[in-house]
Amino acid sequence: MKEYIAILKNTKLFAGVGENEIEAMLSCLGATSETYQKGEYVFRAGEHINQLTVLVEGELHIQRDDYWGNRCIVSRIAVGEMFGEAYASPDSGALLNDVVAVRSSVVMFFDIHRILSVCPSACRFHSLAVKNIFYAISEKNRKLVAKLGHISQRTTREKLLSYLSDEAKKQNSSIFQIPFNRQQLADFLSVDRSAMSNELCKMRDEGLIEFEKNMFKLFSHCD
Amino acid sequence: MKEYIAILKNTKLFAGVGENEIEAMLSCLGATSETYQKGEYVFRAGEHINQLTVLVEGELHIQRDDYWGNRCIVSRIAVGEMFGEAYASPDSGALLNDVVAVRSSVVMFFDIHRILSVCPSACRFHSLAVKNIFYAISEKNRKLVAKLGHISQRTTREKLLSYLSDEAKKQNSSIFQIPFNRQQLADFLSVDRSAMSNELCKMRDEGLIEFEKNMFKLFSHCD
DNA sequence: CCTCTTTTGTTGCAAAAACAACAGACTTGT
DNA sequence: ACAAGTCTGTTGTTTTTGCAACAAAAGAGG
Repeated sequence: MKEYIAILKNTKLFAGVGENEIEAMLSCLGATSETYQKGEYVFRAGEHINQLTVLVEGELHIQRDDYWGNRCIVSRIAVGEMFGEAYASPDSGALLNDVVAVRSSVVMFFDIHRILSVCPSACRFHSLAVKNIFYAISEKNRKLVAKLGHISQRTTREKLLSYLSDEAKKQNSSIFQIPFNRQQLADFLSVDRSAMSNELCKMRDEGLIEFEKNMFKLFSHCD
Repeated sequence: MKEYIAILKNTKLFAGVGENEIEAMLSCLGATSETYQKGEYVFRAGEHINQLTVLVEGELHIQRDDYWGNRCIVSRIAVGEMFGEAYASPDSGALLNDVVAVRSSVVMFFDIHRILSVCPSACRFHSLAVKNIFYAISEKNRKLVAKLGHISQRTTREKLLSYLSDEAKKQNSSIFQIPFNRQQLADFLSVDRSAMSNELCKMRDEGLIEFEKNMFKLFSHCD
């Protein structure tokens, strides 16, 4: 587990905590770790969890398949990100989505109650950790709202433009990579892949965008 | 401001805190209050805020109008609920949505930094408040994910069924009221009102549901 | 009680999306 | 290098949506 301390140091959860201090916290917080192969489930919709979870290697998707097999990718978890924290509250119900490894991944689990319940003065980092968790979940909240902004657009084109311009803004460049292939992007925006592919090509023909694989370029006259 | 202490007592933020203790906390947390008439904006998209906010009277909508005038109601704030807490982090950007009074409302503002930054031992309720905020934001997170589940359905009918069955489950009855009129429901599900109205009536004709104004009844053969 | 406004349901039409099926390009593993 | 599998774009058909316009019903206010 110690091999991941360098990674944990750069996570939102441990922001402001030194490496040697993290090592001390690991046992204090009851940390464990687990490895998942591509396609394996970390959690499944319907489960009840009471752990705080951090991805230290690989990539995860928070997603859900409905009766008809339509997949919806709610969000993507990159190395250093937390997940499941919204279900750490005592009265949170069952998990609404699956958590799946997109590729070989390593996950660390922390006992949320130890973080929240232990007297804050017992370990000087408890209060820092709580604040960090608050910031992290706030950020996730804003991400969800942003995504809601994308998929509440009426047409596929509007959804794409909303997502792509947001991504360009985040990466601070009109040329940028997206972390999805076409099927995943369609699942993320909850539209049909072929219709989306069609729309992308139309937009390219109209000179709005250019793309090659996961690399996109936006032209300024996109409104 | 003291007239709202009885209400604050039942909010998520002050869960577990007695009335007399709340009064002491109000000044400790730098609380202020403000009244808004129907249609007035509490916050506007683009603003930067650093306050925690609680609705103590009335009703608010978190919403956004796009270039074409399509409105999207992201969520609804009822008395006792917090809002804006996701933008209390130091590096949170501008507000993505407007916050509007649906009817005459009273809002209380708390300085988030006083809650998070003050030494937890200074006031025995700081750590409780932090935990409460964490739980509240977690719940909002789950709400957002649930809403995402509704609007990521492909057809209007699926969106309606997803929303209505969720509402029935929450209210624990197949007969229930929804907190929206038709236009608001359409804005919430981001679909066209007339198309939605059409679909509702078709579903009624098919014996899936019954409704009158805001009262809905779901029949069990809804899958 | 009447008028004005808001809300809800209804219809027809044009635009868009979902779906299915397929072909070519690209990967991967052997 | 070859075969199997995956990813992406393309096309045609069917279904659904968005939009506009209107009518009936319900509410608000004088």
